[in-house]
Amino acid sequence: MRDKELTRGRILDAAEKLFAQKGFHETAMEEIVRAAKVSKGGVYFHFPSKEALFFALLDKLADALQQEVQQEIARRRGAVNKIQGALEVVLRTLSGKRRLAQILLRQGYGLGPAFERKRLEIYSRFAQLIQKYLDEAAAEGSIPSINTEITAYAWLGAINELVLRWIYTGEPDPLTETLPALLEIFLRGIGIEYPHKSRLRKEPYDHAT
Amino acid sequence: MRDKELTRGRILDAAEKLFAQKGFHETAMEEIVRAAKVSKGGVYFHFPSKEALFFALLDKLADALQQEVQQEIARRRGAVNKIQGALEVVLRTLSGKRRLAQILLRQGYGLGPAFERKRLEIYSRFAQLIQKYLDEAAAEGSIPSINTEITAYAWLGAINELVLRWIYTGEPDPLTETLPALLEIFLRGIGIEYPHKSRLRKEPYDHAT
Amino acid sequence: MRDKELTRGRILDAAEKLFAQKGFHETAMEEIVRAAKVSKGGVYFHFPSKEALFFALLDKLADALQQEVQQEIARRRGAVNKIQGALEVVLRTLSGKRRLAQILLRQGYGLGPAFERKRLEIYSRFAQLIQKYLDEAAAEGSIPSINTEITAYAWLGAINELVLRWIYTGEPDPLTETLPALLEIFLRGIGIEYPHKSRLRKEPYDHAT
Amino acid sequence: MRDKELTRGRILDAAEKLFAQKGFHETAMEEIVRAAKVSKGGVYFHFPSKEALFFALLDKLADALQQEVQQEIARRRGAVNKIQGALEVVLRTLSGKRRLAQILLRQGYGLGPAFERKRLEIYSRFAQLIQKYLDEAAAEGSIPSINTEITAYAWLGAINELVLRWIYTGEPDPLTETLPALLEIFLRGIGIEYPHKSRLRKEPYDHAT
DNA sequence: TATGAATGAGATTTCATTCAT
DNA sequence: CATGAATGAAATCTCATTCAT
Repeated sequence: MRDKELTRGRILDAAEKLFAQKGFHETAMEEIVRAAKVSKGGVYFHFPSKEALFFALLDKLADALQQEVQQEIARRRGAVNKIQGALEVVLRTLSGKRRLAQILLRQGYGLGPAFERKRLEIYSRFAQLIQKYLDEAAAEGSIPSINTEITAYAWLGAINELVLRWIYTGEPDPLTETLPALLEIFLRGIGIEYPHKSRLRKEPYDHAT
Repeated sequence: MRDKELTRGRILDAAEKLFAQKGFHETAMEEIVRAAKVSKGGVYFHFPSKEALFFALLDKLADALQQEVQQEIARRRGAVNKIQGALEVVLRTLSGKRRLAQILLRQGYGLGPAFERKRLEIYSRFAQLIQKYLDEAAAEGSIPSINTEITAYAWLGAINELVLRWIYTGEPDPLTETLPALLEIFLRGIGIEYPHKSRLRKEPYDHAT
Repeated sequence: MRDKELTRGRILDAAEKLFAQKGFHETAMEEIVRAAKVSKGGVYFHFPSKEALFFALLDKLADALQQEVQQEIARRRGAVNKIQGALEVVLRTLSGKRRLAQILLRQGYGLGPAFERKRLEIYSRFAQLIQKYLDEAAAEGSIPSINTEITAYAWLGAINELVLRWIYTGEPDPLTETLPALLEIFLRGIGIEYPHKSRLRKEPYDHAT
Repeated sequence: MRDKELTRGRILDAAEKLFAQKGFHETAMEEIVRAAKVSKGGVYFHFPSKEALFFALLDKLADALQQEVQQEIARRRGAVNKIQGALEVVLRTLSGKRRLAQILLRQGYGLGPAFERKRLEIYSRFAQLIQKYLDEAAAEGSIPSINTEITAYAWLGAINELVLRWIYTGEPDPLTETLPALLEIFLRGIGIEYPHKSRLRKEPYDHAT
């Protein structure tokens, strides 16, 4: 039982590294087997197929990111503040774990219907997270009434693109440098003037109403 | 000499259809050969490899879209107006040519480093187009001074994600329905109230009313 | 684990037969696969490429011949006697194993640089064997001091050509009929009268009698 | 007519260069076409197939070599002297025209029955040349009665092997350094003591009988 | 004569998956 | 649970040759 989990972990680690480096199709099971120091049969004992292994990895990584984001959100008060925190966490985490970014953002596009469903599912999770807080903010009156679904996906896409760019070009370095500009666009986009240097408030904004 | 250009065109057409339908790896050269009614050698005479064929196709489609966008931009006056026109054209065109969208946006992500470089290159072209007009608008004073590069990529990413979503889920139908919401976010994000001048919220979010 | 060595052997056997019959390029991997009753992947599991398979076969055959020659040499006493034994064994063995001859002598000439390097390597092994005994004989004083390296290669070439001729024309039948004439030329070439001690011509050709 | 010959010559030259460098199978018609600055159809107008082109080249080169050898032979008097001259010419010529050597000696082994027939034919021509003078010498009594056919092929093979070795290893440099040792073995092999430094005679040996 | 686009059979190689041990 | 030899379908690519222009 213990060993089983260890082997499984080694396989996932090897797969993470290789898929991130070379993509799904360019990575052969043989390589994962070698890197994980497991036998072919071993991998197939833990994962019924290469695709299943990939999906398991995707889930694992998405879960980890989502959990970090939710923890940060829980720590903050006020919808907009939560949004800002979430964005910070996402960029900081992806910035620190390039491989995570590579797999979560790059993979699963042109790989066939099953992959696309998976990607859709994962992105939906995050989009709904965003949308939920946008809806809350709208309900509070903190922001004007907007199409929060489209906004959520637009934000996701914007982050995606900028992180992707960072992965390839290494710019900006560090990735978190995009944070102020991105926040500015995002928040102003939903009708909130982004606080400038001088007046960054630590306190949540939603208390006194 | 049979008609070289004609054959080349037939191959590109077949490739466009098949790559859009099934993706790069899922499409066998054999199928393209069959669909284009060319011999295998014929395809390899025109394109040295499957990858090269794919890239040529990508370029062709990107060129076509870019040209349409630029024509629209040329027709309009004023930076903001041009931006609006460009966005309209992109959404309208992708909406009408689902295959174009599928190939330009979906393919070339998880297909390995070479593909990603290509995608990056193409997206850069569009990003620079956007950035140029944003910079002009900023110079005109139509918009506040912002990080136009990040904004350009953010917009591109947002469009990408929404079109992708439309490709998968078919929503919203038609795709152009996203236009008002997207424009609103985009323009407001750069400090332009859209579309109603009256509702501009000047106050920051922390007004404590 | 099925029996690895057994499969490898079957592949080498099939390859030997086919390469000997039809040559390297004329033999398709498909045919070897069929003849060896192995799957295509099976062959590639054991040999990374067709070329590698061919080289492995060459080594195997050369090793076998070299071993036979060395055993015969070990059995005999006296440098000249050893040389005679070696020549006999080579001709007798090649005569009996036409396939061995075909592969060892015929293949690997016009097949490109890599093949020729391999052939050179194998021939060097045999040349060194010959040279070693020639040097010994010279040290013993059994033969005059000559360029033993050139002699060794000359002998190898002579044998090569005669065996090649035999392979093509079937003459002389049996191949071993060349033995006396060849020995005569070889030994006389290094100053040893063969086989009749009486007829040694000491005088140079310019005696002017 | 004039142009025809010119084109044909350009093709043969290009083929000579490429076949010598890379071998028959590794050289594509495409490359010859490029190197000769002719069209594909042009090559096929002059030579019905790749094989035919190769054979034509072989013949051309063999003829040239044979002619040089025969001229030298005609210049000399006395069978043994002629032999020495022939050997000198062959080594000198091949030494100067490495490509000629590469094609004439290396090619046409493992390339299938048709190629082997051709090689056999060419080698026969030279073997018969040698044999003829050996027979004459034997008839004259200059050499003991030996198997002149086997001797001729043995010599051919010896030369072949040494030139081949020179082609790959570059040793000995120049190739003609092998001449004395080779002559010594050859002549002694047929019962003629090879003249040492001191008493090299310029005059033919056969006058005074 | 010459051109070069097109042919198409066929070659080598890959690789996810299976299964006897 | 694990191993790794073996499978075999399928993929990409090559290249001598042809033939409409």
